Amino acid sequence: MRLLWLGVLSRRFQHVPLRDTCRQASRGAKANKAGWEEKVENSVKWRQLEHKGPYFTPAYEPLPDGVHFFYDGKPVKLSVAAEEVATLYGKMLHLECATKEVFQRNFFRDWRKEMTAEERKLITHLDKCDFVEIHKHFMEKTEARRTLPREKKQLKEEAEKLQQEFGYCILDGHREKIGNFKTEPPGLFRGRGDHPKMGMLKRRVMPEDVVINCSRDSKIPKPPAGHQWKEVRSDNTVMWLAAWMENIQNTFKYIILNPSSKLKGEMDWHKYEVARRLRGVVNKIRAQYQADWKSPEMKKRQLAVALYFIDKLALRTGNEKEEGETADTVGCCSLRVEHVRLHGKADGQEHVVELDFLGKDSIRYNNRVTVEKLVFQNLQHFMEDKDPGDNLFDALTTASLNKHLQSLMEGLTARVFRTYNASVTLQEQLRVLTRGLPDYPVQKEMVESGIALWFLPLPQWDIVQPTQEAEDSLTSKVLAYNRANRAVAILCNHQRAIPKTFEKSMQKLQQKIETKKAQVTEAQVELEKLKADLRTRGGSKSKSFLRKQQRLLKLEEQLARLHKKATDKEENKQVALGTAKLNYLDPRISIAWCKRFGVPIEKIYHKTQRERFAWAFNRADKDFEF
DNA sequence: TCTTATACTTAGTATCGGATCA
DNA sequence: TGATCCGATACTAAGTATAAGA
Repeated sequence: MRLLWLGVLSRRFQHVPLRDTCRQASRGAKANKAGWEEKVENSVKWRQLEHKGPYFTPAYEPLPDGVHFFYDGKPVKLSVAAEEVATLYGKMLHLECATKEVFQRNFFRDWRKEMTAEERKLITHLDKCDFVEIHKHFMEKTEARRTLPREKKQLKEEAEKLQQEFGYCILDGHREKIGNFKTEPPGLFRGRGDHPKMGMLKRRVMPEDVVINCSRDSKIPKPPAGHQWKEVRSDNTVMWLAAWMENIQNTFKYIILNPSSKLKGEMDWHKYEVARRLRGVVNKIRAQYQADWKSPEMKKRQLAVALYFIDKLALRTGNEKEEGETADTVGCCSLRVEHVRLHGKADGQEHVVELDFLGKDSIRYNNRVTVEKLVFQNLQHFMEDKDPGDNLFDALTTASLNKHLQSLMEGLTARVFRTYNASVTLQEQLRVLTRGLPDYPVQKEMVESGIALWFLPLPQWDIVQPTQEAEDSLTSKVLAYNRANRAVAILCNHQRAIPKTFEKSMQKLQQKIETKKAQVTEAQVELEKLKADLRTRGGSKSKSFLRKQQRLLKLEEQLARLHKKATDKEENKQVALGTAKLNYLDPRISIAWCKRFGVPIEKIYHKTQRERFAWAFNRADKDFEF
């Protein structure tokens, strides 16, 4: 045992990459000679790390007696391995991806590899397979989990137990939450868009696949009984706790910390600080790339136009991808001629560029923008004598682009522009959209909402219900915030599928509006009658008159609120706000805005978001400027 | 200089679960 | 009180960036 550990420990300190332990070991030694010790010292992420290792999904549990797989109309008892893969498919019958031909072909090919020779001989056509009973069985199981109180409670308790046992680690003396403490269970790969590998079998991760990263002097996690880790190492320059290679694309999967952790928070903070530094030099950079549009060097001009797109349109960099391995998607540097259309004149504007391509996650980017004449002419030139499938920026790579950016500002890369422009847009939009709204002090609002800001050591407030006026003003402010957030989401092209229930719920809301309108009209008529009465009878306003008047006011306010809700819903149906909020918007902008306008932070960030942005709360007063 | 490996951020969707409604 | 709705969360795919090797 001692010998074994000596072996493990000696390997652990060589900074050995995961893919090829032996080959890379010499690489590590070489790096050591070249001052690796020093490098490690400079890029330390932690001093102490202790955890229990990942949780592994339990082994497959065969189908109960009454549930069958059918082939060609007859029930067939499959071997355990083949049955497990069949259930993976059966569970997905209701999903759109399972109807795609590529998915089915890949699944069937990988499934057959798991079959016995006999099964392979029998099961030759997917269209003769019937998974309906399997599907029904799992749907019923899910339904039971969702609805039966006893099952629900049991599952919740089990999940909590797992969370407590595997979900935390000790990092530099602090107990930190782990983001994903479970290895991914086996499943059928669900690539997005037209992914050539969709439906392939993602195999079960075994302890023998997993590399553990923890402190040398910590309690080393124990592998499940009868198993061994692939390797145990102690690399404090990385932040992952465990890693393994998945079999579909041969890439690594990592067990990492939750975003609420101090380490993640610090990295997030650093990201926004780099983006803030860009503010100081962005004008200079813009002036330079504009000057470079006239450069005699093709490479320089391509770089200048690409950077202009990245800056103006918030395009992603667009790294090169291996053909046939993933869906055909592009970013700025990988744009092809077929993705660009030039219109000398369109929509009453000159020099219009139309971009139409599939970006990350195969989300379509389709935009028409007016550009400067020089950009337009350059694009014409870049497209000359090229086929539709040729690269637009053929003299440019993401590496050369980033190298250029590094020379302009330390730490500057293409994606910093996205962060910078997103955060600046939020700040400016908030300024424009909240202008003119009634303002009232933070303390009062906090008392009225009955919610103390969690991050301040506040005394217990007496809970007072917000007044109608305060509520309305708050509704308007939150709507304004969502609009600012939406402006960024649109800039970054963050889309979502229109919710399946959208039409139905919108109809309901419209119906509510109609009903409310009718109530308003009715109240108006009643009040008019009373007014007429008052005019003929004279005298002072009766109690009943005042009541009716107040009721009308209340109904009108309710109607206005419903209208706002409908507007917000409609504007939001295809836009995903969360991505920008979590990844691009410096939380200090939102916090400062909340403080300035007396909006309880809970209206903007829910619990987990507040935990994620804990680092920002004491770093932003109401005057914070990005 | 190009390619590959690695590790991290960014992303959309299915499902969960609490709030609201009938 | 059960059904429905909708925001929050879990999950994991798909990007970016860069160090190091060929």
